[in-house]
Amino acid sequence: MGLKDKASKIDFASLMPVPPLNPEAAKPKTAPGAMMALANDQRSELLRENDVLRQQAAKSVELEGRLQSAVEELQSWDGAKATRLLDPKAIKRSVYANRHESSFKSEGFEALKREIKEAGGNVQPIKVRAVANPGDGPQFEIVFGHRRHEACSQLGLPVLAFVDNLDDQALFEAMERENRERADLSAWEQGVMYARALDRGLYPSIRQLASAIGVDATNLSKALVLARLPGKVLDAFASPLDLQFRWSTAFKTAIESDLAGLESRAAKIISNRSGMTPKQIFAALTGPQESPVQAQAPATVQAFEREGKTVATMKIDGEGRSVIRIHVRLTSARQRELAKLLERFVDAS
DNA sequence: CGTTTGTCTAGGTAATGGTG
DNA sequence: CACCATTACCTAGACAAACG
Repeated sequence: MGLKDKASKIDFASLMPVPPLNPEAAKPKTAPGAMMALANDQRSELLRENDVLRQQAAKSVELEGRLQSAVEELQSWDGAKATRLLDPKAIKRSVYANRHESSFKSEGFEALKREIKEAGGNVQPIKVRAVANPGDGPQFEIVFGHRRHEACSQLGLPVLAFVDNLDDQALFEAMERENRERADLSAWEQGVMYARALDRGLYPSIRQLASAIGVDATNLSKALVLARLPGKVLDAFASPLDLQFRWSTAFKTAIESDLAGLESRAAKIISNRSGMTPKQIFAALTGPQESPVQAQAPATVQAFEREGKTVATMKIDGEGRSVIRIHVRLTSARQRELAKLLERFVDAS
């Protein structure tokens, strides 16, 4: 059972100590539609801030499971902080940013961008912290919301943001929490994020990092292997987002035993990977020991017709397994006949 | 401590068996 | 045949135990 499963059982509504100020605000807090409706109503500026703050507090509960302290947090936050509209240019990406470039090219990102465009800005605020010595560079650094920031930036819209005051470790944890909650970070992206935190000495060990953020050390270790893969190997894939946790051991062995071979196989794939699935690329890189993928012939289907009607089909998949389907009703005598036929057939093979 | 190995499970997909 | 609901099967990631 993962964290998310536990979290999903929490009834957030019951955690809200402040009664909603109007019926509209009583609608689900997370439904984009409800949020959007509020956001579009200029008079509800204050309501929206409250809503957003409550939601924020509820999120910290969700992940930490600290129900009591969250309620306190909630009360201390109520009305204490507000969101601000900031110029995207005044904000820089975090040093711990984990988003790969292709995250900003995906279908999902385009959808987010459209949504923000229609709403005239990001309804769900991002979180930033003030930069210590800005000079004439950006004044803020993103804690989370890199995609929303990028979308607003591309659209030339101001970004709705919380400004918070966090040290490096808190920044990292807030960011990690937000990302994991959405569960759309790939294994490799997670690895990159964890590697940065470790390289910068935020945590003394993988295990301590894992327990600080409530993640399994096993998977963290696997993600790190993926993140530290040689560039050439990464390039063999259409996107590093395709990398999977379970491949880490095979990659590690390959690196230790035959790095040169691995890289030359990677180079070969880079020059021609058309039509290869990520899984096939992985198999080609690490050799035949994992999932022997021989050139998979596509399934063939043969139809048997009588008087223009399909009476039977025979389908044979890439591995030679077959499905024979007879579309007409068989008398019991014919059924026995077929059974005998099959009996003889399997005996012979 | 980092990592390996193996098991378990949720979620997705394909196959199957009815039905109109 | 197309369509739908059910079932079987597979996969990725979460977890536990254990190794060096």
